[in-house]
This record gives sequence, C-alpha cells and structure tokens, in this order.
Amino acid sequence: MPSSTVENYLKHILLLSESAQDLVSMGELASALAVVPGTATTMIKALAREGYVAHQPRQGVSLTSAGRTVALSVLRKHRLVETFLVNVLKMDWASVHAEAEKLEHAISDEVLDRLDALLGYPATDPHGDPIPSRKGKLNFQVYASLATCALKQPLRIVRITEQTTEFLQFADQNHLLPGSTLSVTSRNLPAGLATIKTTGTRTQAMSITAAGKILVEPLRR
Amino acid sequence: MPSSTVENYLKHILLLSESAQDLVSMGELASALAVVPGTATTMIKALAREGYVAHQPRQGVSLTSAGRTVALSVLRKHRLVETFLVNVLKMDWASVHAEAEKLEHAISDEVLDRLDALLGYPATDPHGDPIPSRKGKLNFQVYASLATCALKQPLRIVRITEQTTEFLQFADQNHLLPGSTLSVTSRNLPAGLATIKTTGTRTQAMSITAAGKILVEPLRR
DNA sequence: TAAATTATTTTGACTAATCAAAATAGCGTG
DNA sequence: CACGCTATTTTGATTAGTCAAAATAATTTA
Ligand SMILES: [Mn+2]
Ligand SMILES: [Mn+2]
Ligand SMILES: [Mn+2]
Ligand SMILES: [Mn+2]
Repeated sequence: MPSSTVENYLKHILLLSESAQDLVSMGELASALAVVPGTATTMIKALAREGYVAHQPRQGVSLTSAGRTVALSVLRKHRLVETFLVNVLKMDWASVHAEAEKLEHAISDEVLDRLDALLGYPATDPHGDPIPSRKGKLNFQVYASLATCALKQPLRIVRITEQTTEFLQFADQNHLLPGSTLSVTSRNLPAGLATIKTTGTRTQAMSITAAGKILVEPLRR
Repeated sequence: MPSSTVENYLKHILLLSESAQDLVSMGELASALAVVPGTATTMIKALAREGYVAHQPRQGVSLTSAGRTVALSVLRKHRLVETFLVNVLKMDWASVHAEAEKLEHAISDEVLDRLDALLGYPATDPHGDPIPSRKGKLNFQVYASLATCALKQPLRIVRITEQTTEFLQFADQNHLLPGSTLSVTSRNLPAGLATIKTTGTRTQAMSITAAGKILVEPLRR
C-alpha cells in the first residue's frame, strides 16, 4: 500500500497535469508539495521504479495507469470528505481543505462508500470540484470563467478553482458560491479589473486574476 | 505536534496502565504495539527526553501529565470515531476498531467537537468504553464481569473489554451487547466454564476467560 | 548462593523522506 | 558557437522508526 507521502505525490501530479500539458515539471511538483526540487527528483525516480509514474529526465513526469488509479482514489476521498465536513458537520468551506488533506489518507474504501451514500452520491464537492466515481471516472468539463465569459449575460457559478483559505473566504463573503447567479458588467483589461453584478443588485470589482478562478456557465431557464 | 507513532505509544501506555499497576513493562508495551522490545526501549527513551513519559529503567514506564493529556485526546478521538462509524454510518461494531486506529491520528479537534455534537455527546462508545471528556476527564469505573459477579442475579452488560474482531463478532452473534440483560446461572471453575442465560431464555456456555471480558452491573428497577 | 532463565537494553544496520549545496544539462542570447 | 542563466539532478547528511542479534541485568530455580 502506498504511504501517504506517495499518495500526495500522485494526487498532485494528477491535479497539475490537468492544467499543464500532461508532463509535470519537477519545479511545479516540488512547489506544490512544499519540498525542494531535489527531493521531488529523488522521490519520482523511486515512484518510477515502483510503476506509478513515467519519468522523462529533465522533461517532467506523468502518471501510469496504476498511478492514476491511486491518485483518483485519493482525490475522491479528499472531495467526499470535504463534502461531508461542509454538508453534514456544517464546517466553514474555507477550512475544510486542510482537514481533508489529512483525512484522505486515513479513510478506508468501506467508510468512503458509506459516506458517499449518506451524502446522496454527490457529483461535486462544496467548491464545485468534480468527485471521481468509485470506478475512477473523473468528469472533466471545460467551463468559462468570470475572466473569459461574455459580458452582461446571466451566469451561474459552477466551480471555484483555488483552495486557499483567504480566497475562499473572500468568495464566501461576497456570495460567490457554486450555484450563485450573477453577470459580468464590464472588464478593463489594461487595468486588470472586472466588474460583476450579483442578483441582489450588488455591484463590485475584482481583479481579472481573481475572476479567472471563478468558473461559470450561462444560465439556462 | 507528536507523530502518530508517538500518539500510539502514549495511548497504549494509558490503556495498559489501567490494568497494570501503574508501571507498564517494555514487554507488554512492545507486544501491544507489535514492535520488538528493543524498539520500545529506544522509543521510550526518546519520549522520556521529550517529557511525555517517565522511564524507570528495567522497571517500566508511566505517563507524565503532558503524556497523559496527549493519550486522552487520542483515546477520545478513537472512541468518538468508533461511535460515529457505528451510530451514523451503521458499520459493523466488530470492524470499527481498525478504522478508528487510523482516523484517531487524522482528525482535528474542530472536527471532533462537531462529531461529538452530532452524536449527542455520548458518554461511552459502542463497546461501552468510556469516552474521555474534552477536558481530559476519563470516567473510570470498576465493574464486575461475568466471571466475577454473583450468580442468578439479573444483570446488564455495560462494556466489552476486548477489541478483536473475532471476539466482538462472537459477542454480537450471541446478543451480548452493552445494554443486553442476562444472568449467570452457574460457574465451574475447575472446568473453566460459565453458563449464562440471556433474557430470551437462551442458555449457553462460555469460558471463564471470555466471561471475564464482559463487564456487567446489577439490574436496578 | 551459584546457575539458569527471562526481560531489558545496547549495538549496528536498514528504509523512507527530507534538505543543503554542488554538479550538470539545456536552453536562449549575444 | 560560446557564455550565462535556470531547472534539474546528484551527492552527502540528517531524522524517525524499525529489526536482528549480542550484551547485560534481574529474577527464579536448584
Ligand atoms: Mn494529503
Ligand atoms: Mn475542494
Ligand atoms: Mn492508532
Ligand atoms: Mn471501543
């Protein structure tokens, strides 16, 4: 059985390879895991020997199917645990990430299945992140963000892509949660600003960078 | 923060010093933790240096108050987690011990408090083991067992002192759960046998050793 | 009380995971 | 096409936790 260190490496490779074009660099990986690059190199060579990853020296690393299976299972645990903490224990959605980071390594498949049932088999976690299925299928969908969508269109927030407590608290305080409806009234690229209007007629500004972390879909109906 | 290894050492010292007369021997401790005695000695010397235990070389080890605080907190987590797994997730009471053994090291105080509230602040876990309070008070009560109580008296089971899956399954199948009522009809010490009668008029035999693991109180009312 | 048995401690070695700092490989720029 | 910058890899050390086996202390037995 992989140690929780190994599980963390594999999970972060999976997460980073969603954004990166498949090969994850040692630099990215090391900084995601808060270790020095040399440590990541050493570890990746060990993981390659054990068949979890393929290492292209000096290029980057990618998951094998064995590695992907482990990574998806850990990610599923992470996101179901977050959902449990928010939906059942009513915890602050900004703080559950850190909790799930530990619990994801301690929960058995048996417990997880029962949690899943208790929660009603949710498709996404409280941040809108998709929850991999028990069979390891990850519903990967491309959404526009508040930085890229059309202006003055009614939108619904579907996902917040950023785990830091600070950003999630900001989003919470401004009613920018998955499910909330709003529209982008204007954008000023040179200034790096976007102006949005939530349904309660409140208007506010935020940086384009921040706007890019909030994913939306056009409001149907 | 103590590692989960340290937490396990401290928790097991606490549990063993309930039965043993305060000083826990390296042999007992090592076998409880499934390590060789030399490992326990080495570890205990380190824990003594860090102020968690007092080590009387060649005699045994006991907890300092710092060590006892940690041990009680871990034990509280263990027992509340077991209660959650049985009461909320409806898991088999015989299997939850192994799950809790891992989760006890991954759960934060914040999550624990919310679990406690969700469960209605239980005083004991599914096996009847007392749950230490948030302030670290452990309700230590001395009960008679089926091996020591008076014969032909109506009794209520209050606790099963044995964590192994096999014993718990045996107890479950024979309706010997905390709360069940029964009486001991006879005892044959030379043969090492006790005969008990559960309220459903079922009569059965068990060894005195097994009977000693089932704690009871006289039935009032 | 001397010898034998048993428990504990010590010693030496190993694995997993990490860091600091030196070496190296790939760039891109001049 | 050489030089310099940057990312990566290598090297050498460290820490936590463990085991096997030898050494030692304590206790029991004769
Ligand atoms: Mn983690
Ligand atoms: Mn999430
Ligand atoms: Mn444990
Ligand atoms: Mn228990």
